[in-house]
Amino acid sequence: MIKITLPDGSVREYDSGVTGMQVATSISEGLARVALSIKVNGEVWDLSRSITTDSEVAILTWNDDEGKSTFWHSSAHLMAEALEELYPGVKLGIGPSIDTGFYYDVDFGDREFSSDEFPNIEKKMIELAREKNAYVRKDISKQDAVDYFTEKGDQYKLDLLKDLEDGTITFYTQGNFTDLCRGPHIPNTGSIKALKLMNVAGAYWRGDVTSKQLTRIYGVSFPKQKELNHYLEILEEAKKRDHRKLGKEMDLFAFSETVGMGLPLWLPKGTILRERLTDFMKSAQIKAGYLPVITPNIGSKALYETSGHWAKYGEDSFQPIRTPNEGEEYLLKPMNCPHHCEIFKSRPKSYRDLPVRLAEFGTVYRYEQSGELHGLTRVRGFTQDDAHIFCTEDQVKEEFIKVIDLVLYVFRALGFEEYTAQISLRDPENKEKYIGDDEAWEKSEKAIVVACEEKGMNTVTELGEAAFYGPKLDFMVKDALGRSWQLGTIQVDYNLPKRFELEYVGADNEKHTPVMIHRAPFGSLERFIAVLIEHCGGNFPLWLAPEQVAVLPISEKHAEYADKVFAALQDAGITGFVDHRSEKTGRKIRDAEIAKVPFMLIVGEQEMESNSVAVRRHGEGDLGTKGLEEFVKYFKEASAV
RNA sequence: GCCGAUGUAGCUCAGGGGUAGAGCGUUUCCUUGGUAAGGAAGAGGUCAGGGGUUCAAUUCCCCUCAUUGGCUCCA
Repeated sequence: MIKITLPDGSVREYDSGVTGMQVATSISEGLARVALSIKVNGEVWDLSRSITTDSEVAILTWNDDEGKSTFWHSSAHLMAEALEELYPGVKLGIGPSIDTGFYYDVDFGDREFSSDEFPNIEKKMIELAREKNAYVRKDISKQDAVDYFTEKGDQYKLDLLKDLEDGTITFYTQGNFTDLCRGPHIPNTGSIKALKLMNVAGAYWRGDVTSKQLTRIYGVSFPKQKELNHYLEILEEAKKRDHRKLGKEMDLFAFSETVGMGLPLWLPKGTILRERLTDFMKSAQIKAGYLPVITPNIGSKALYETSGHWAKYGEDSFQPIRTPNEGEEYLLKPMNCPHHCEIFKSRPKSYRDLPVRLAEFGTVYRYEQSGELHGLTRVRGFTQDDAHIFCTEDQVKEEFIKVIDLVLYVFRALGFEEYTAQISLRDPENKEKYIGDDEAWEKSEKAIVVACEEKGMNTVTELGEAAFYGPKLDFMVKDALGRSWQLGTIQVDYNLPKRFELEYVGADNEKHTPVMIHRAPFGSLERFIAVLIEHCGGNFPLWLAPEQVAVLPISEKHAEYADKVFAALQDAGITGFVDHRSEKTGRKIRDAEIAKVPFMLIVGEQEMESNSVAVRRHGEGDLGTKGLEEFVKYFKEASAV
């Protein structure tokens, strides 16, 4: 007998060799019906595998992320089976599950493949799913595996096999399809009830630019048709909220081929929004003890040679510009930190001066690959809400925690309630990718870990994600549709201060090197605004809306009064417009609603007589009549941050 | 940068080997109206750019550019 501990802590006894499915069935028939895989001592297994030792287990269903990935991974196999039937001779790369769905990388040889063929493949997949074929696991020797794929002529699987050790290799078979696979899989294809192929793209074999590009087919699948429909609805909603679409519709920003790709033009309304955000950040930073600075948009190449940016990114950057006579080389600044280091150096510092917190909305230019540009989220010129904190080693933790507080304050103020924090550390296997010695790195990494612990933050740690000069804490927020976006970042840096020979005089009258903290709560304004637009679907918080109020006179007779009302609003710092068109009130209301203007003030005969406005709130409707002053007061309360 | 798709009026899109259409917007006129579209008339396009095939190309083919879905990259 073995002891099986369930997630609720209860312990049950089973015969050794019991399968996950038997455990599930013993708990309840219902659970067994929806069980997809089982977690055994932290490892996800097939439900058909025998458990032979005392174990902690959890039955995984569609409600578990790991259950979903099992389901999608099995769906990838199903797609591969369909592809082999429909396109004999097709060669298969890898086919994993991803955050939402799965893909398979395939080599169609000389055949052209287009998404027009999706319906056929989907049909075949559903047909195969209905056969309810079991996914059968089989241990296989390396030699047998190599023989199998040699005969099949699949060089990609053979390539994968090279890196696998004999004795750890497994095959999975469902129906007529056998694949090299670690597993696990769902019991049979029957639970895949609804699926859709999403798109097709090129993908390098093993992510290597120099190797062959395969065709990657993305799909998603569900145990119920209803869930597929729901998923498609969310995609529709995301399309509606796409910041590129809303940015155009709402006249926030534009791009021009003539200006250049990836170089956003901020239109008046977008500029108002953006300036409100920077004003908000500026006042938060003043309260937090930051000092404003401004630095030029170019800097001598030597500056970036010192920082290490030129060596690391020079080749992939906009190339230097030269002075016409002397031929001196300057770079469009890709980072603000070197400039800030020079500001720190502009006057000797005492430990009493620290921490020094220098803040700048610094515009930087980076040569992003053309295929990588995307709306406002990936551009070639953007503005960071950048700041650098120079402090003593003793102050690092406290300063770091203050920055975390600031970042979280900002997120909350803008309606991002959910976030995750990622600690990005150096890849210990590839130290040559980074500058600085081990000691500096260890200190930096420790500072971040300790600060996060002290704040009780929920974090995930990723190796190899650090910046080349130091580890980072990155903030990922979840938007209204549940999508994750990387925004703010905080970085601890022992390296640049050394490279720039920064120093301060300590209490011991000796010279010391300060520590630097890089931080940007928004990250880039462009990216942040893109995320904000999609988060609120263009319905900005009142204090950010570029046009807060539309004054709608009922007829020409009320035009003058409307102007008077608008002037009073402007005096109170409220933005908006008067709709003087000779349209009916219904039409003016409709247009203001579509333009997502938060408040509509309808003014006619009655309002004129009583110096009042009829208030309508976007998306809510008529709020009744208020005196003009009363409305201003009401607005102020409603728009407080 | 690489693989695929797309590019027609300001916007959203239809069309198709014989030099173009709709809706919305815009302009003018009529209308002066109370909580989501009042009416009429007009303007607006070298069909992304270049080359080729053809009697004829916006339509078919090739190249370039841009946009876009991914890959790779992201200080």
